Amino acid sequence: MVSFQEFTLKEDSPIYLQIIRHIKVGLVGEIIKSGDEMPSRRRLSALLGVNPNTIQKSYKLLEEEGLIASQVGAKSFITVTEERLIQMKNELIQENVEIFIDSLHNMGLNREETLQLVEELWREHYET
Amino acid sequence: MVSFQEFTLKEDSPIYLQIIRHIKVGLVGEIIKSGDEMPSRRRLSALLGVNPNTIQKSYKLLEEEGLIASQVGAKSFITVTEERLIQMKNELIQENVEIFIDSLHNMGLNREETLQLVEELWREHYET
Amino acid sequence: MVSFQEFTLKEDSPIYLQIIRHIKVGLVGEIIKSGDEMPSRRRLSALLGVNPNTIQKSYKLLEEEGLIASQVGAKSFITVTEERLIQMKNELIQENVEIFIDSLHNMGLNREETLQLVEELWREHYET
Amino acid sequence: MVSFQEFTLKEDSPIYLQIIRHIKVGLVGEIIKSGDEMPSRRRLSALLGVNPNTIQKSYKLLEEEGLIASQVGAKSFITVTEERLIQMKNELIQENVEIFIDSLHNMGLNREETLQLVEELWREHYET
DNA sequence: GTGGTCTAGACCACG
DNA sequence: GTGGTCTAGACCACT
Repeated sequence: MVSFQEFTLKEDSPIYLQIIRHIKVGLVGEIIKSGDEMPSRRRLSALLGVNPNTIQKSYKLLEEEGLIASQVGAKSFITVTEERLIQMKNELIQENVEIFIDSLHNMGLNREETLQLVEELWREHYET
Repeated sequence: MVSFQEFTLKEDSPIYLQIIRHIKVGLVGEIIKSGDEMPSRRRLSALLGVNPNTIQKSYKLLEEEGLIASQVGAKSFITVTEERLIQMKNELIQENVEIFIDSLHNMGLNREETLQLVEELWREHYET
Repeated sequence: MVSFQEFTLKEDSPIYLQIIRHIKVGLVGEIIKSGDEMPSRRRLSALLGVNPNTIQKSYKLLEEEGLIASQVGAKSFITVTEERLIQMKNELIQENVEIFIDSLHNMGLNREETLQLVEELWREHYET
Repeated sequence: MVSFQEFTLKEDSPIYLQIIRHIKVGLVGEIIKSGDEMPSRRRLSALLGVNPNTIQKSYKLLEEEGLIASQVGAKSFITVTEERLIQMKNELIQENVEIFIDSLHNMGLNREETLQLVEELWREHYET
């Protein structure tokens, strides 16, 4: 079952896009795999405290992108090819890093300071 | 005069919030300082190609947050305390670095890979 | 036994309402009479290729309207008063003829053209 | 300006489809013509007592069908070719008459009775 | 004021 | 229980 345990809503971005992003990030990080079961619209709706319709919109778009398969009355499942996965990984990483360095550059940091900040926080978060 | 030279519009976030964010980022990066003059609403509108109403909304919210003050002659000036600046810096770093490394960590990259990517793209964007 | 021989599903109207309507139309046209036996829910479900729950909903509403009564053995029978029948007839004619001539009138047809069209298509559908 | 004066909401059909139908019927009946101005979403919303979003859905579909043209901040106008109009007329009339005679046939009326009913009500409604 | 989008709640048909 | 649709209200960007 695809988990939304570590998912929290941010501001300034539509909820349905945040959900789509969570799935894509999970796929790229191989936490989510092809064949995994998606939570039902209602379940996820209750879990996130978001309207079922918003969830529905995410799922519908994911289906149009070919990342999940749905059938009425049945569960929804992840369906992704290896090829698509690699493509998504490149897209997501590229997008993330560019937005990130752009922000810090605008905040007046230089390359060294940025690298140091990343290293520091990474150790703090994931290596303690 | 507060500059919008390096400002570009993104998607998925309201324009008026992007403008507010640009000011905050500039303040944190000390490119913008207390006392600096804001461009007039109509000037900024023309410069960014954005509707004056949208600009007006940004200025109004910035005023409500106490980050700019309008004076006679319709000129607006930046006004920020040292305390507020530190608070903003923490908020922005939270929003940027932590979300960023969290994303890449979730996508399965380790610290070394992340640092390498940041270094690479930084050089590519800002040192060529 | 109430027949669903000439019943076909249309779009843009809930199935359970179409079923109820079919009963009412049959009653008004005296093809269905008080005392007639309704097919069992599961039989009708199979016959129309419609989910049992949807059939159940129709029967429940028909019961609430007092048009069918369930007896022991799970058999349901039509039960309608002469008064109710006249009322229903008026309702249905209102719904059909008036809306129909109103539509064609609005589309710019006159009486003669309308009558000719009805005659033509009637012959084509039911007399060939 | 396209009028909704004689428009009233019926049941059992989505509101947005009823609105689309009203436009098409008006076009076919030449009450509405190419170049006519549509009421704004808000105006029509208030007039019909329906949510603006529902109106928006109708307008969007009409635009996708090429029957109206919209621009942000500007009015919406009818745009229809003579060819499209003739096609629509045939579709609408065919659809109307078939549903109508089907209903009355199911109500047990024969051709003569149906024609008589149409004639009677037509005279009553439009020739008195 | 205009059109467009996002989120929300209720309902429908299905297994 | 499942997925899908319709209606509703608030918000955004633009003239």
